[in-house]
Amino acid sequence: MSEKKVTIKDVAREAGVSIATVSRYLNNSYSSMSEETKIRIQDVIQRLNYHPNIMAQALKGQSRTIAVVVVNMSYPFCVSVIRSISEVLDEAGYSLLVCETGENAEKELTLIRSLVARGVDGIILQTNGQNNDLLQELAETMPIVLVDRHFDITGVKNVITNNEEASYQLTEALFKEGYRRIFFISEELNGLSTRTQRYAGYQQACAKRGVEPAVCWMERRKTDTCQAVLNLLKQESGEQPFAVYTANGLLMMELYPLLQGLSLRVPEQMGVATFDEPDWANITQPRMTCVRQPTHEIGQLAANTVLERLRGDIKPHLQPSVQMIPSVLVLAPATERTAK
Amino acid sequence: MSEKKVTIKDVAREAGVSIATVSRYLNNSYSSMSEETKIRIQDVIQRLNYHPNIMAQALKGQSRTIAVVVVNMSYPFCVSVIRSISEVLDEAGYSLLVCETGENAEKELTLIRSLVARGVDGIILQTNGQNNDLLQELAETMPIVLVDRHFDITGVKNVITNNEEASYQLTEALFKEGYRRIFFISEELNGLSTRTQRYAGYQQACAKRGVEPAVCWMERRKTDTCQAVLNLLKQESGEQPFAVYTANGLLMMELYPLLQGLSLRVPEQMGVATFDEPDWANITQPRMTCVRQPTHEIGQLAANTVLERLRGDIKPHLQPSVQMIPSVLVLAPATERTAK
DNA sequence: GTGAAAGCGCTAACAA
DNA sequence: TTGTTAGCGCTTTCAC
Repeated sequence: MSEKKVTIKDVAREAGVSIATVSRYLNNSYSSMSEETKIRIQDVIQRLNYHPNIMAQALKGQSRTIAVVVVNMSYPFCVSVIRSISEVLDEAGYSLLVCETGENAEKELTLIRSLVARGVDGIILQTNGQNNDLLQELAETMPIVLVDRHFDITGVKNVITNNEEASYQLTEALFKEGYRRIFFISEELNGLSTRTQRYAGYQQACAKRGVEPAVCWMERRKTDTCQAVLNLLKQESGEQPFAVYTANGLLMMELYPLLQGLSLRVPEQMGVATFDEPDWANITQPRMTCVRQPTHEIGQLAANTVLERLRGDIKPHLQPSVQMIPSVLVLAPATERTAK
Repeated sequence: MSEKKVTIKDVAREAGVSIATVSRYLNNSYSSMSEETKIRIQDVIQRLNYHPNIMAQALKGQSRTIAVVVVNMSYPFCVSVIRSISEVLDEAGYSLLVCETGENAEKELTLIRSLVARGVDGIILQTNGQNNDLLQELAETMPIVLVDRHFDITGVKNVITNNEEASYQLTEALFKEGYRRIFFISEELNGLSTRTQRYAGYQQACAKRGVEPAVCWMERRKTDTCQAVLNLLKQESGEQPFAVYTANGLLMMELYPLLQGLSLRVPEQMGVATFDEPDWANITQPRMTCVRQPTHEIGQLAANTVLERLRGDIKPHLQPSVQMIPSVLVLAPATERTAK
């Protein structure tokens, strides 16, 4: 039933050529080679249903495997990026290794090392920026692409969104809707570009309006920090209507149930907005104002960047190191608020 | 800066032994080998910071890579299972290849073939059951574990939850809460055990109560089928209170906004329940009644099953082929309804 | 345009 | 207990 594995040898024998010729066909069929043998080999490969042994190829340098390293593969942002990377790679005949660091720098280091040992052809990662030296070194040998969090590393490309600008726009949109004060809820910045820039965008919008920023640092999975946010809101929310703007969707998921507990009318008394567009955005009543990150495009671009460098189409150091794809501000339709 | 790659040869030379001995140390350090050489090799490995070349090992049969094949890697169920598989494998020094089939049997076939060509040591998959012959064949050579969807294939293990029982319990719970009629919303069964069994559980509960089942088939991403559900509800929901029970969380995510449009009081006039526990379950007011699948445990068990077979701890055909991990019925606390 | 042959780094007989 | 050796399937000089 199951044919014994057919190797390049079998193909060579059947086609009456040497394995070297078959190998050449496999790698650069376009180059010098008589049409006849080309066709002959092609036929045999089909007839024998031959597939090159990837491990053997890998041993010689090309594993046709890319790795993606993220903080947590269950975060909606990561899920979506990983998925579109997978699509692009699958199309190109590459496989995708998925790993997560849990925001742990040492884990990230170990992981990267082991991936290199595995001979992956390239790495796409959402890094916490503690292993930039290693990455720079690796970038000389293989394509390294950073997503989400920007870091300036020689030879390393970044694929990110316009966090600052989008955050500014969201904040400004909330002001336009009439909210007097906007509470910005974020995790500790920790030198991460995403957080820093969203924060900066928020501050700018406040500054422009001459409104005092109101920032609250929250830590996910810590109910006390979440409760602290609530307390701040209760204390300082004298001047209604005010809005609550979380720096990412995961924060909002934790905070939202508590906000409901405030028994304020949304959106009249309290506005609710978040960076990210949670999949449950359609569940809340009314729909939340949010920032849709181009996760699909980010993944695609990251994957294609890796593939291009692998094909040698691109000289590593000549290209700009940052590719920015803008996010989209998704406003809750004003009609919906009054209609429903 | 970056040391040239150190191989088993270097270790052998430095330690004054043959590469075979080093290889033995690497693979079965426990077996016969003098303490002295063991220590010597150990030292050299540390000093040289040697890591076996995995591609070379792979060529000889052990890639230390497992693949997980799911329908869609962005489905919450899949995400969670994949993540816990990843944790277990990472711990064991294995890497995880992630792929998706998009519910396409041909794609699945191609994928499995390519994974085998890549030399993965084992495969965990959520299959649509169209390639069972191939799987049975493969199971003779490598560990194959099915998750979520059960199929009886010689040599293949299943890790699933008690879909029928859990569905029965959920339905029964709804009846107990006083709903006179329960509308079951599902995708086409298509021979998938998950759907079939949830359906069966629902039917049993209805039969026991002597209530006529009310089933509606819906297709995701098709608004017309979703609308059809709504129409059914409007027509047949004369006898309130009634409940709506979707066979999975994704269906509910699409349906929920429309249900809100009915302007019925929840839970007094309409009950809302779903298989799966969506991450937004805490967002709805009141909390939805749902079935929490043990995704974490399913992933863990699947991964461990593969690892065990790889270690040879287990004879493939002697073990029972189905491991069932029960789901948990999560009732919306009655207090919450009245209190808030 | 094609073939012969030398490895890539490792494992596993088979010897010793 | 350890060493010698023959590959695994492929790529890649270097000849012809």
